Amino acid sequence: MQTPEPLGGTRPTSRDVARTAGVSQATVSLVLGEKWRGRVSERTAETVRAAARDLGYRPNLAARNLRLGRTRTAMLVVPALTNEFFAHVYTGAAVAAARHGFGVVLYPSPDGVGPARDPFASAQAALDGVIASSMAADALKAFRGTDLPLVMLDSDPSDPGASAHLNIDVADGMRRVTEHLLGLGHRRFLHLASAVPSWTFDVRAAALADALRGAELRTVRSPLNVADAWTAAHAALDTREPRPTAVICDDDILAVGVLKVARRLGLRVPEDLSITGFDDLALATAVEPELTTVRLPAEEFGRRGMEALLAVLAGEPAPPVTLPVELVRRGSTGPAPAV
Amino acid sequence: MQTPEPLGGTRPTSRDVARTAGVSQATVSLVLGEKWRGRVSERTAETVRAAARDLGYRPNLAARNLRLGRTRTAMLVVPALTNEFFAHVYTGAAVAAARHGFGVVLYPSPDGVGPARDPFASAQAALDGVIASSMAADALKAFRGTDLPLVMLDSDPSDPGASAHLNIDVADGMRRVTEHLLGLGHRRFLHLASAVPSWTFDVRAAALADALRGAELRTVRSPLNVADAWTAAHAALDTREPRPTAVICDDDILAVGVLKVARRLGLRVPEDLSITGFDDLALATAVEPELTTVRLPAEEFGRRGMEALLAVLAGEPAPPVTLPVELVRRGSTGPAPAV
DNA sequence: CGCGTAACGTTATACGTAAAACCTCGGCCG
DNA sequence: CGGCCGAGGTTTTACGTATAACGTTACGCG
Repeated sequence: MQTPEPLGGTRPTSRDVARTAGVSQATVSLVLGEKWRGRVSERTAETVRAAARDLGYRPNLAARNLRLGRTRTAMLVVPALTNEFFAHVYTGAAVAAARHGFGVVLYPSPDGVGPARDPFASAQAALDGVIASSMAADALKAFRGTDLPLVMLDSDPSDPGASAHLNIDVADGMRRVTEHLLGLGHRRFLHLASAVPSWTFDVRAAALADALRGAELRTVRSPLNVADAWTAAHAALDTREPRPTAVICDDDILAVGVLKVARRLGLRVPEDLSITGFDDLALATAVEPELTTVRLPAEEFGRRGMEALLAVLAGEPAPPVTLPVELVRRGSTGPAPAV
Repeated sequence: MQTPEPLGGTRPTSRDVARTAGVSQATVSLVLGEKWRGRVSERTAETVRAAARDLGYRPNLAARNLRLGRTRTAMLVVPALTNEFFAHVYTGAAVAAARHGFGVVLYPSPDGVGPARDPFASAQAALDGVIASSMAADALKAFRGTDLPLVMLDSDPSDPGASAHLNIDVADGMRRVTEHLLGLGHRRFLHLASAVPSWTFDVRAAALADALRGAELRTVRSPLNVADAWTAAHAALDTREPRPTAVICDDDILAVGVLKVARRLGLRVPEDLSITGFDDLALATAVEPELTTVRLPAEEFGRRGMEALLAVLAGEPAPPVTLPVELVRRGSTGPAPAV
């Protein structure tokens, strides 16, 4: 009434709130920052809050970030959200972040689509830290030289470049898969491996080779998409040599590719061929038969990654962690055919 | 050598660059802002660039945002990234954004998980605008009262609350589906509709009812996940009354649920039952038979949404747009059984 | 009475950047 | 020869916030 409120496009600032509340800007900051215990009377505080409410005041985040020198924002670097696994990782990270008043931004299109030459230029948000999957190795180079705290997912724990390490026990996953298949009588295996270079896939291959000593094992590499998996699997299975009786895939997506190939070749699953995957995506239960797979705790992965980053930012220690996996037995595996 | 460079955790500022280059801070800003045509000599410019490179200078985004009053950041509000459709929407938006030096942040967990009471508090990045799916209606309320530019996806074009509207021609999709199925001889239909309230689903239902005048149509609503779809479809199909011969689903996820139910009930697809979906997700080609579905241009949806927002921000007009769809015929539809 | 001190605020400052306004010095033209 | 102009910078200011440092009462207490 007496004070002409700022109209139009200009948003009210803390100074505007101060003016209408009849106090200084500092007091507004104190009250709204919940830092006023014993510094401001309850009466004044209420006046300030009312004024802020009336004006529809929203603190300017850019100004706050500048003042505080931190942004409460973390960047998540993953290959692609269209891979359901990473969508879950993101969700876990975002929820954990929100619980602590943090936000999560994604590395701009690390899967090669689009320019994103300078990650800092595209993601305009300044960052407090980074959580990165080792599957996005090229994107990671952008953060070398930065002194940002870096939590590595699925990366060699002995790598000293990271502030913290978080892994999933995929070696154990491979051991359980082989144990399961060996118990069913299988002796000739095909490993359909990911062509994406990453520590986690190296570990899987090594664990598999180790667990399958004495059995027959071939390996084929393929990108993580159905079409390429199809081609790779087709080449490996359509042979006159004694065929593998079980295909172990690094990923459910690959496994579905194999399933389709098997159908095309007239092989029944699991009677003629057993198939296993990794991740336990929605795909795994959509197909028929449903996939036996190693369930990875994707959402927890994201959550713990964020928690590790928060710990680092708080100066607390963040010891390396390895999350357990679970073997989910479904219809795609069965007794080895008696050749 | 003579100037002790700032060491430790402190990042170099434009003033540090100025000092080592022997110029004023303003000059640094001019050169690095590419605004120096005719204002700074090429020799000086090179000196500045060299100094910036040596010091590893990175502009402070928070300061820049504060100064410029904009952040080159948009927020995307969608139900959940774990729905592949929205992962594609995000990708499209992010790529288009990056091309224009923009970043995209996601609304913090609008699917109900986590707190995220105040979207501004969690997403610390200040925003220039919002792109929102009508499927996240509750989250949208947070932006009422804000004068942020708002691009609505899949929302009633007559809604005046938005700065721009972008839709997908799902009515045409429904018409093509029914045309296809009627052509195959089907006369008894079941519509498995989404329980999520959204304009896009209202449009589909209306278009379907309109196209099926004279034929028999039942409707069942279900949340967009496989488990619930399973239950809903089971109840609708396990009946002694004359069974529908075709199930039209609002979504591939629902369609896969129906496919599993059919198998459970001993119905062959498509001999006994035809099934159609919407979206054309990876799921659609993973299952056997592959799904006949209406392909929605998800990535383009995100891209155009971002472009519309950019237009609004530039003060240009952003007329409402409706994107075309495509019917993809696959194995899940076939001639109606002769009852 | 005098002084510490608690209660309640205010004033002043800094964060790092972009850009408007200003300065200086030759050269050129009328 | 005086004034104007443009090239090539510099000085200064503002963005909105958080907080350290600083006042000003009033009151309790030795």
